[in-house]
Amino acid sequence: MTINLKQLSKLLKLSPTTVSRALADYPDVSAKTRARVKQMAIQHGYQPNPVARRLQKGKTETIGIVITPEQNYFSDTFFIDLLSGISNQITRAGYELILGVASDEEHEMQSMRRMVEGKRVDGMILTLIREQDPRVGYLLDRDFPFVLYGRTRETRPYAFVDMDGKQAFEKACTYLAGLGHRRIALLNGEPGFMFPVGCREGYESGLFLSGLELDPDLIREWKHKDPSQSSYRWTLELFKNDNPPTAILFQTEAVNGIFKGLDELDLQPGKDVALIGYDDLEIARIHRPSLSVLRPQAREAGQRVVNILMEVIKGEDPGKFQEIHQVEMVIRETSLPPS
Amino acid sequence: MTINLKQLSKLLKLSPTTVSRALADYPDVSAKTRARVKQMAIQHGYQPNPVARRLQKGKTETIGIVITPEQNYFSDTFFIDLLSGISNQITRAGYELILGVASDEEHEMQSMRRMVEGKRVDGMILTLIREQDPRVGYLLDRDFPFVLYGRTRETRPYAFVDMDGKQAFEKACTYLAGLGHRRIALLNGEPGFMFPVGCREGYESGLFLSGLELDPDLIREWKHKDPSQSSYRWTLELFKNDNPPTAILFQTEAVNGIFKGLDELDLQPGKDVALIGYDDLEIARIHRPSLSVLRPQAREAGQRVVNILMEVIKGEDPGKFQEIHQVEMVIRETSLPPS
DNA sequence: AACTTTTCCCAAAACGTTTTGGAAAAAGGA
DNA sequence: TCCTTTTTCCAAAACGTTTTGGGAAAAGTT
Repeated sequence: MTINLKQLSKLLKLSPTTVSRALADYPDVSAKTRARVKQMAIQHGYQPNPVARRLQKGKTETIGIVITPEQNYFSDTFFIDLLSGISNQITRAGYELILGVASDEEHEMQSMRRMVEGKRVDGMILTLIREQDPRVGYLLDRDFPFVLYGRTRETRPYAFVDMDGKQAFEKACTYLAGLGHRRIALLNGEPGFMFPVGCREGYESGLFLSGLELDPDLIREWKHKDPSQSSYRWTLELFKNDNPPTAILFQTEAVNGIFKGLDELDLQPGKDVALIGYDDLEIARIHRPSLSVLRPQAREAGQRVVNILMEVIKGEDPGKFQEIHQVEMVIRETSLPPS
Repeated sequence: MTINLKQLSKLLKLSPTTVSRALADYPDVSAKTRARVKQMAIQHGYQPNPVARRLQKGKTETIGIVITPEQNYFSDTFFIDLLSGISNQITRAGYELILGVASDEEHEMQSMRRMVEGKRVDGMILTLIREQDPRVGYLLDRDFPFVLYGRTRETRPYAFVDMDGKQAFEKACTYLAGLGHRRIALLNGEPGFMFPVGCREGYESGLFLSGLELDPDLIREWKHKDPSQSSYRWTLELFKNDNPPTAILFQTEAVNGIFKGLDELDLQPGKDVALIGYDDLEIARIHRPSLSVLRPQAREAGQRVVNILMEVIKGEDPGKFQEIHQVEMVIRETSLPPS
């Protein structure tokens, strides 16, 4: 069915060497034969066997990623967008993306070790990074190429692409304060992970810049396991406060519970309480009133992660690649001044 | 860092042949040397280079899958559970799972062709099957091993694992009828895909078995693009009917819109209207009242898909592997008799 | 003791590429 | 014309396995 290099070279009455070099655009093959070779290659649908090429080149041309269902990653389009950017860029480079699905932290590590120690990949992509993340130390220890989507607490230099959650929440906070809001609540991401740290910093910084006091009663960390219920309950509790908030910042994933809670309290989202979510999920656009959000560019970030990983694999210093991406704010219908 | 076969064999003062065969448990190496070889291999953490093995064996030891974000696949745990079953079983077989992410049908095909024609995989797994699915014809035409999760309209024999949506909806329908419901509505999956066909059949069959009339006004096909809104609107419309339903069957993904609609109509889910969803998503368990559901076993199905694919790759007749899995019904709080 | 069978091991080939290190032919320079 | 440089090609090696096809030594058989 499919032709290989030797057969193709026989057809052309050339050596396999020359054919291989012609296809790879080496200068030591004449323009004429190069053209002839390429034409014949296309005609017979020749594609070099990737396995053979990998063996010779000493590379797997493969990137690994491990995902965990527990982390409820797939709640909406955000992660699939990231994955889409990663996958497309990897394909463009002629590489492969291999996927591990781990049920918990232990299997996550195990799956990664199999890829790394089993020489199955040239580099790893890590997502949903924890504050203390053993994966990073593991990879640094054996000097294995990797790029984080996110950051962690680690002193040695490593490559990462992260969203500027701090700047995003600061922006949202000062925006709301600018509209006249004085009581702004925060429902933050799950503790243990790194990204809520930046959100919190941005929130505090935003309050400070706007001359507002920080009230611990208005802050809650969200336990991911039980999304709608806990954000729902928290919303109800929030308004038992003597001095309730007029605005809420939160992870968009929690939106259902918040809407439900507000509904129960007979508060109109947008009108009685301003809302800004982090992540532009589908529901944010669809809901009436539509939800104002902070929108990280997942696909672009995924592409950057891959491009950087390719550089690191080539031997570039990972410390050179530390990118923090801006997050844009999308004002829709839920970010009005207080009534 | 890592040792290879030649080095290991030198250490053992044996030929590479013998070491290789010892590790593969060939009978023509004595028990004593086999033990010695294995011990040394473990001691030095030897693992055969998978790329070299693949070249020699003429297999990629790799399975491909292509997912598409448009299809909103990742709305909850169902697909990730399926993927988890697939991934774990593939790992157990020592194989790799490579992932393509395609933005639409065209790229989906393109991504698959790259895997197949580029000799990057030994077999393909297909999910979210359409009624007319060009991928199936493509793979059948070139006799390439594959397994469907789902079914399609195709006369040639092929391997598949599918959920018995028909039986599931029939069961749900007769159950509701047994409780005394006489007006049962159906919000079915997106047209064009194969799985809603079975759901519809089961629904109709369930009505028939219970001696109920089919009323087209109670049936709607759900456009996936705009989930909460359209199911919300449909719910409102449904109860404008002179003779409104007392029960609804639907895809659990649409639950938010339905709850919202019922809430607006001052109808209590479970009490005033019985509800049974297809797929046991997290929200079904968490919601109060908790949602009765039909629960397909995604992880088990994923494992079966892989096991079958391995057989097909070995050369077994795909037509032998056509599995339809039962779907269990989980009765929670939303399936009471009519009030 | 001589022959046969079994046990245990190995050298060489093969998988399909790319890279290395020339070498022959053509072109340029004196 | 003779020497040097450039152009164009290729044979052989290499990547790290597994498989093939023996072959020598040990164990059985007569």
